[in-house]
Amino acid sequence: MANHSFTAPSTGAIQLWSGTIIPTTRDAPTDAESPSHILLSRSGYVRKLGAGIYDYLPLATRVLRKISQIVRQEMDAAGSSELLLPALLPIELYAGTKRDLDYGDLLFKVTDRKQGIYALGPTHEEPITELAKAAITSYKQLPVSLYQIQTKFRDEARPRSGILRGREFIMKDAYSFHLDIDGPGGLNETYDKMFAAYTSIFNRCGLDFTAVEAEAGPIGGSASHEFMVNADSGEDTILKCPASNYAANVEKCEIGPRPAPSKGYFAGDPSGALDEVHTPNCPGIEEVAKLTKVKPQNMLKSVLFAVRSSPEDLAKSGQEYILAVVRGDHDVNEGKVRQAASVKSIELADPAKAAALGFAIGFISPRAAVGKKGVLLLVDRDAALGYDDAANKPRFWMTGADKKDYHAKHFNWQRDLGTDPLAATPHNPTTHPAGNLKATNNNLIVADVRNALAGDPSPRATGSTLITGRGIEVGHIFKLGTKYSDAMGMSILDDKQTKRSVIMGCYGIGVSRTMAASVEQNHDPDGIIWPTPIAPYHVIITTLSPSHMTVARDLATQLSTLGVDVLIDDRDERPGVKFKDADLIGIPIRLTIGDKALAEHAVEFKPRKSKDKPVNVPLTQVVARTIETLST
RNA sequence: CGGGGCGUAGCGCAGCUUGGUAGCGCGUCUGGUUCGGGACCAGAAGGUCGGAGGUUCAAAUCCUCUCGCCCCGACCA
Repeated sequence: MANHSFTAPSTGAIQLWSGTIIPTTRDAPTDAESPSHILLSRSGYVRKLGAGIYDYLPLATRVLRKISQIVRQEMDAAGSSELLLPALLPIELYAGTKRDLDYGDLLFKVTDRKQGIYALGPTHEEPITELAKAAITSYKQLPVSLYQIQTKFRDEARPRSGILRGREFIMKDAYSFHLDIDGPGGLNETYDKMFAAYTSIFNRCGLDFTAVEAEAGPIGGSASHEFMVNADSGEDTILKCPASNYAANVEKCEIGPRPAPSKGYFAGDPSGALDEVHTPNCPGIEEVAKLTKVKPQNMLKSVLFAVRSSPEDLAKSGQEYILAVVRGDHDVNEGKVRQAASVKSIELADPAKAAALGFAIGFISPRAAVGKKGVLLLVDRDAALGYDDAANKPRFWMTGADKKDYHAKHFNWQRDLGTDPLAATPHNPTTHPAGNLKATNNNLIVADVRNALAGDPSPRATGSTLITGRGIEVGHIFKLGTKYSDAMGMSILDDKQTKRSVIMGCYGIGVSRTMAASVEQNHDPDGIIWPTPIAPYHVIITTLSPSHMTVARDLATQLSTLGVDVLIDDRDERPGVKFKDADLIGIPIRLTIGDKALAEHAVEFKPRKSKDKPVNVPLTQVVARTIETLST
């Protein structure tokens, strides 16, 4: 009889192992390196079909469905409605945004029989905007938020780490449309709701994660957050302040106020005469360090960027190149360079063009910027020193000699940079240690332009220092602004009958990546350990003899009625094989039915994550015990 | 795209240097003995050696081209 009640209790699944395919293996394919790839392959969840292309077998499909259901519930609760857009997109759709070019080879393209070119959607800003243009005709319909869960395609240069970075993957993407940024119905309101929804999604998935600030969008402020599953094997480095809630990725992480040098920036006597050293074939800091035995922290790293700007911008700023200088053991942060220089877009300078201007790439010193029009010298605080306060003596620097295959020792900012542009620099800027220092002729700026490191001062809590961790990005929320609506002509009349560009936000979750990230975070040498909410089954009943099937079925039925998903290992295998496989596939609770326990009218009870020996639980209590354990 | 490496049975690998009728372990199938942490014995099935061309009496092996795959880097939500 069909149950027409809207409140029908959900019934758990009962699956016989013998009735599905769970091809576990002792050895993982040679390709597999990361824990998630090895374990998901060995335990029969996924199988590789091509580079970055995977079959999702029944167990994986159940996990993906569970993650998707949690995502759906939270997205729905946040007021977003689900739709489904095509994955196959006519290339003409990108005419307005030029993203087919920006994406470049990352965009999968296919040709139809009429030689028409199509893209396989990597994300769906264009089609959703196209749809919204047609469907949203009045400001009274705003705000609105839409999402879908769908297979996405990216022609990755190098797919890797199994499911973590495939060419085909499952993603939830959501888009919101607004008339305003602030206030009721504004972008910020939805963004905050999405932040809360994401927090609750990953909490409900049972994952340990960190929400980090990411590269700011066109609107500025903290316009973007990434949700990172904490895992040592993660590809991304994140920085956290233990004293405040601040967390950010390397690209974004600010550095708190660093103590200003006692004598002022650049000030200090030379540590010796400027000596040239022959350093053949040593363009990099490490090679030079090896050859000369000078530590990287005593070197200056000079990186030349070309400013990508329109002719109008160029006329205004006059900047064509930026020479960024950081300590040899530090890394230049492009975003910070852009920000400090107040330019929108930069790229590493073309070596040939740079050489024509007199920059010997690999052997550049700050002196190379002196006297050159249109070149901004941008020096990191830790590099702009003339005196070593800790050692109480002049600061020793090694730098390039501005000619191929030579470096120079005893570089001194005041002596060797000359009066231009240094003379125009305030020498005692200690009053604003966090602000940027700008030379009056605009040719030199001292600022924070390097990547943050563990141990750097926190930007949010005085006295606290940053710590680092590794993470896997599983979610990203972003304030898009009017980028797509402008490019595709989506505007709308407001209540004052003024034409307004629609403001958008976009919000993504890597569903298949979340599955893999969970394995990266939760496994042991025996196999996967699923968090209960996303486990393919909650309970595995391991029978040690065919005669135990009656008890197994009875238990499974009781559990199923209470909403528990049960897998019964009914195979005619030796116990050892069954135990190994149960551990491998990572079901949260194993109930073993064997003669020993059965003699006491009991079954063995063992949570997967527990290191303890299994305990006997009476048949009459085991259901309650299971529910209790699953609920905590 | 640069550098390195690998394609031999479902999975893991040997054989290639020095050409001569393709092998091992795991898994699978049959029979038997076993049965609480990946059992044992006996037997069996399963491979156009990634593909194409070339050299040779003879090619998994040597040569050329090609396709696929992995790792490091560049790039990347």
